[in-house]
Amino acid sequence: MATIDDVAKLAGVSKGTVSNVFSKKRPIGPEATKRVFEAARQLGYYPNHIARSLAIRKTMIAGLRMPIPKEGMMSQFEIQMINGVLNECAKHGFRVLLDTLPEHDDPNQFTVDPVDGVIMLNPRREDLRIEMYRQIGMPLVLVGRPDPMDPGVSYVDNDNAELACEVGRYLLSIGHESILFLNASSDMTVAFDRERGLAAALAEQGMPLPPEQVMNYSRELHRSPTEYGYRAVLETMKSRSYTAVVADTDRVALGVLRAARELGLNVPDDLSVIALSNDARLAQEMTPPLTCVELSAEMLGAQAAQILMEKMENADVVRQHTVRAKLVFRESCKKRPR
Amino acid sequence: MATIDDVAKLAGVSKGTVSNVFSKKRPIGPEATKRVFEAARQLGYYPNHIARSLAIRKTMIAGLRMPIPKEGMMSQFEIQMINGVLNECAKHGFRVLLDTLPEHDDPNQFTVDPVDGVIMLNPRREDLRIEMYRQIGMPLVLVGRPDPMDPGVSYVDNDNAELACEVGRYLLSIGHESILFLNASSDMTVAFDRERGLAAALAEQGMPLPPEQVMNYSRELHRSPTEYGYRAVLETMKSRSYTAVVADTDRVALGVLRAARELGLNVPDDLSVIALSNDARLAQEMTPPLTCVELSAEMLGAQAAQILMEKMENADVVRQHTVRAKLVFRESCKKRPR
DNA sequence: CTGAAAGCGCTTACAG
DNA sequence: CTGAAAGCGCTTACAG
Repeated sequence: MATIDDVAKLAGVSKGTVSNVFSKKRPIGPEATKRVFEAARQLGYYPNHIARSLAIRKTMIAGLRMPIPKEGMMSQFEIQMINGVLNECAKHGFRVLLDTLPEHDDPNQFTVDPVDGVIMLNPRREDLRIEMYRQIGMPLVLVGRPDPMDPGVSYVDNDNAELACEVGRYLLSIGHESILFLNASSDMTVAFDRERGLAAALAEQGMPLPPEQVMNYSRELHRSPTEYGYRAVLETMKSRSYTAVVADTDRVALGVLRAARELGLNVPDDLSVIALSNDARLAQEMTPPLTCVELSAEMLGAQAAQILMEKMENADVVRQHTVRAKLVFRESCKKRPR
Repeated sequence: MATIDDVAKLAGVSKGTVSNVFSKKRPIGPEATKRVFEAARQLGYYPNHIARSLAIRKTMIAGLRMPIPKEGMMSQFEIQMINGVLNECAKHGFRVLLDTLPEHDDPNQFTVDPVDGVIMLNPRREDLRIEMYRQIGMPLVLVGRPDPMDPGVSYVDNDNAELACEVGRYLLSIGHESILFLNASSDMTVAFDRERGLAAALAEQGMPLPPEQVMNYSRELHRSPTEYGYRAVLETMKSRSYTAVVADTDRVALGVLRAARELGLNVPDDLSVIALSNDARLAQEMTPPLTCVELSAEMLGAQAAQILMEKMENADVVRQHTVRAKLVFRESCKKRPR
């Protein structure tokens, strides 16, 4: 691979001159410019982005850390999210380094990536990575709020407590009082917020949300989100009978629907089901079409990217945006006769 | 930002030692190791990926060059494609640099990206970039065949001529002889191959494919693929009447359907429509559900990534894979009464 | 097991 | 307008 040295030699100029011909950072005479381009053409020389990045400490690349399912497709949420990030970054001339590798927060494994800033999905509780990015001065924007809250870190998020609360109110308003909540994994801050929100809705009616009405997904226990929904309903419905279930995602709801069928329960007549995410495709294809919550993933992604661009200009800015979620009524929930 | 020098100084060792503690390339005594980790922790030091890449000439990143629509969502094809690439790369510990920036083939703009190899979508005719990658010795795999064909470049692709031929045969078999083909942009090799394929099917029955029956998408002329399908049908149906239209994509077909409605044409009774791509969501939601061709984008992406991994091991390997496309029958095509 | 030094391929004050 | 040289933060023979 030809380097800047080879070109300089062949063109009879210094490396500095070659550098400036390509970067146009300072003017180079037409004679020299021509000789440089000609030499570069002859040698098949193209500037090395890595060497350049090391020297100028800038890559024009944004990092996107987001685990995706090993097998099977990304969810609609993930896709929309990526789309939002990609579009916003492209507008600013940025490319995106997609890091879907399993997360490690072993500090001795952490490395300073070839990016000018990073967007990180689903921070965990006490996520060590946040502190590491701070230490190296890497601009960071979370999708999902930090936990514990930190006035110094930027993020965009739905108001998960509020969203779950609305769902709770809705279910209560149509007569459901015994609700099973198939929540996300307990180490996710969304799980915590949503449980709190649902509890709040019940509290408004003077009702508790007992622990046995809330389950958490667990990668060890459940083979897949769908399996989680399926097993959870099958098992809990033995001992106790609920009239409504709030599923973490459409996929979980898919399992719930299957279990209901096996138990001879009609949805929505015997059981109302609602999901806290909206995979338009999945939700519409289900029988019945699933009532759920639109999280506006594309907006989340776009806003995260936009904030990141701001932070790269000025490291001091901190933005904490909330994107409003809204209920999408389809046919899986129904008023319960008293 | 703390560097390896700072750590070395604080730990009282040489940079080489620090380097080896982190990379484990050669054994370092337990004493020194402890001091190094402790110093690193104190300083908030994390190895710099860029500097490392420059030194070892390896990034563990794969480049994916793929233009995506500025506004609006990626198509199902693009999403599946990315998903395939991402999963396969992750398996090998690679991350992916998504380059969706507009393509330039000005050689003076080209740069050697921080990647160990690249997957490039939709190569153009005489695509200069192919030659540039060759010159710098960067492993390259195309999605879509090179044009002109080149026994030295690796690619995965559908057999577009074959696929269009099958579509042609199918349409002929159900009685359609006057077919309008809304092809892709004429500078894409797929457009060429597909036109050839459709012509071949007609030729089998001794029929020609006259130029006026084939149109090409053009970014300048058409505001969007859907608009393209809409205008094309509206305009051509004035002078000549076809009984079937082959649309480049589901989106184009969407426009065709709209135009047909406005012209008072019933699909499929008066007009059969088929698309050369399968966005499951779109296609199923259309009225009527669209008959189309499944290109297996995820497989294309996964295979491209796999071949790239091979090439990075051994630069000499060349693979040219064909992924079989297949017809998906829905309800937009119908036998034409003679 | 460890260190000193050259090297990866660029950029950029500094001097002319 | 151009060059010589130090520097970006790592790695890796070479020598001990």
